[in-house]
Amino acid sequence: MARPDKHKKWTIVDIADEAGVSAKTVSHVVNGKLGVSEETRSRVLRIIERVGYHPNIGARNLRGTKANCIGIALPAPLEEVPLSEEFFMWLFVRLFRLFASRGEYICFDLTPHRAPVKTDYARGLWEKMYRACVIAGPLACDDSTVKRIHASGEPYLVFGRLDSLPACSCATVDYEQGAYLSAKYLLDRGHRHVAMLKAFAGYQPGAERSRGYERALREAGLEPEERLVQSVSLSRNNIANMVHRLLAHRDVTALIDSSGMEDASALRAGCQRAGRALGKDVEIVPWAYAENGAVVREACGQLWLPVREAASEGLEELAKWVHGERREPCQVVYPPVLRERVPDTELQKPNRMFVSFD
Amino acid sequence: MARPDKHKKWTIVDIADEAGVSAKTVSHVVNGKLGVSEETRSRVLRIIERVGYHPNIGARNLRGTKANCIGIALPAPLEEVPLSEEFFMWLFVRLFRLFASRGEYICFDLTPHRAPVKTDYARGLWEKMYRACVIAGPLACDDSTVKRIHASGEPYLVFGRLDSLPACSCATVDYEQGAYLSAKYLLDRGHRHVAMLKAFAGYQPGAERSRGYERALREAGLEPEERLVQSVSLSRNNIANMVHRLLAHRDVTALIDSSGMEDASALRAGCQRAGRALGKDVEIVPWAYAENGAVVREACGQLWLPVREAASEGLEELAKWVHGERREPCQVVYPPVLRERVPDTELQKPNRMFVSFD
DNA sequence: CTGTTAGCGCTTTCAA
DNA sequence: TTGAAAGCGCTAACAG
Repeated sequence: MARPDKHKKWTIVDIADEAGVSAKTVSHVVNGKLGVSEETRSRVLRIIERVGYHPNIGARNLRGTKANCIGIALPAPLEEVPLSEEFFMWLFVRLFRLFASRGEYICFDLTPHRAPVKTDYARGLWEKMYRACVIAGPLACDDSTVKRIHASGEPYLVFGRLDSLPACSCATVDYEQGAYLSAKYLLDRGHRHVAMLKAFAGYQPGAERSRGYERALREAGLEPEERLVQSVSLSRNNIANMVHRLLAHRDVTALIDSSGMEDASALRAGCQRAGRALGKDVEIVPWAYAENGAVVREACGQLWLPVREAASEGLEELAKWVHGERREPCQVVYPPVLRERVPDTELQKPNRMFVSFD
Repeated sequence: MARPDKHKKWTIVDIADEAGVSAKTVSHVVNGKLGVSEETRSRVLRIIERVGYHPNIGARNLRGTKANCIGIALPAPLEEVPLSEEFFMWLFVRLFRLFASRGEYICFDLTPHRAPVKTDYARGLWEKMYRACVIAGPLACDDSTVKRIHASGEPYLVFGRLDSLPACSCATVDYEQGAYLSAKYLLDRGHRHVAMLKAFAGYQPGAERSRGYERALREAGLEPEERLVQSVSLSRNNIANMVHRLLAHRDVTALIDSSGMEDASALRAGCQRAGRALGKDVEIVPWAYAENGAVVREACGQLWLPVREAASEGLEELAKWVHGERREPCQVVYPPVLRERVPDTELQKPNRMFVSFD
């Protein structure tokens, strides 16, 4: 009688021989399909357990069944868009709940890497490694990969939109609306020169910020000025520098912090260098990724981007798509929420989305 | 001439036909092998790029080449051993450096999940999904999976040891020595009744703690007392409770905190409830995962477990094994370091390994 | 330098 | 309820 054999590689045929049935029967047992007598099933299972048989996943996928692996793609390198540990773990836990508990692998890919053939962040989909793909992070404005994913018909979800692909399966926040609300709020308070710290230049969320900001200004009868919008990277030093530069214009009396950094110290440092007093001669509306995440106490208002909330809903829709309960891309776009001065008692430690380089 | 075709599935044979060469040639081009003329190579690559061809990874693996995927297994469920976000990200970054930059996928699996066939945390190895496997987290004392992994000859690395498998490929810290050093240090300071908060009951690191503690006591001519060792879970409340219970014994004048929680508030709460003053009528040696991670200021000494350091070296060895530069399991065991009262100026924010449930 | 061919282990028709 | 056999896309052995 065969023991758990370290040397023999057991295939489905070996199991079938051992059990005196055909490979098909074993296949059906392994995949929990009907049409096998209870007696045969238990006999086969006993052998499988005894010899420690597992189906070769490559062969299984090859033959046509969908892969059982959910891929996570990072369209922007981590050095450029440093997703925070908190967000990563948050994502992890959700993926585990929705997919891994069904036996699906969760797979990460780093792009780009060296290879004879050029590839992209959806490699796992093209190689039939993934059954579905979550694209975590902002898309570059000129991204073309997501279009090919969309056209492939495979389930996917992007944590962001793309102007050039309106049908994109997405779960995100309306950054344009966020910028619009922030600017309008400050304009309504009487400011005429509202500056903006703008993150994600070259990426879709950056473009959305610009659009929303300009729309609010035009509605107020003002012409957007280039000097009032500063692109920033996700770095404390850079933000302090850019705040300094923006506030060097003495006519600037209000600032939107859409840097995404949620970092009070960098903002304060920049103000101080410019000889300004935050909350006194400069009003500020910072953006936050948690409902009452305390960015700056001196803020006259705060914009909450319910990114996790949108992502959470989007992932659930993706799970339905993957598991056959829906057939179409999903579009989850949450509106941001502007709150006037949050009472100190309600302020919470920010649950950051990104980390700083420095 | 064919365009990037959304409908046609391109196989290696299609590419070969299109290029007027054989499949083998295409295969060699795709895999960067020698023996293809520059002209043929570029012609093939041009077609590949044009139609967006990618090799089917299942078929590739099936044919014998090793999978290009590194698996991360969590032998204990996250709800039981809550690895911290910091450690997770730390691991992530290292895996990316060592593997993903070579084009290897990083794959996570949750265990157990429902399936007709019972499986274990090394499923990805048995299914030939993984090329190698990192086992992140402590092993249960009765773990048998790792033995089968070891016997399979596939590269693997455990962040911990197993008494019953001395040859286990591991990267860890000598917890037994840690407990020994901690207990001896306190005994040498004159204490006769040294209590210990012990984490990971049922897991190898828990067993190691007990052994080291008992060895120190016996060396000092004392018999270990059961009432002086308390198993704790990774929960603040539980730790506070257990400290309270241990210090209720009025003869206990010293405490080893090998809970792994690095949580001063829980320790203080427990002391307070027992009517003791930490650092005055109770001396404490807490365990820390960062060299000068401040666990409790009142500590008379501190034990540093260089877990990340060991893991880092182990992962490098694993990478060598995977990439053919070594053939054997590796055994990286770092000794813990006991430091007497760390000057306040050197104390750092702890870089926690685990998070709390509560 | 290149072509032909035999499987890898599985699922899935088509038959019984 | 079960078996036999085809074939998924690829790589490697063998041939030229």
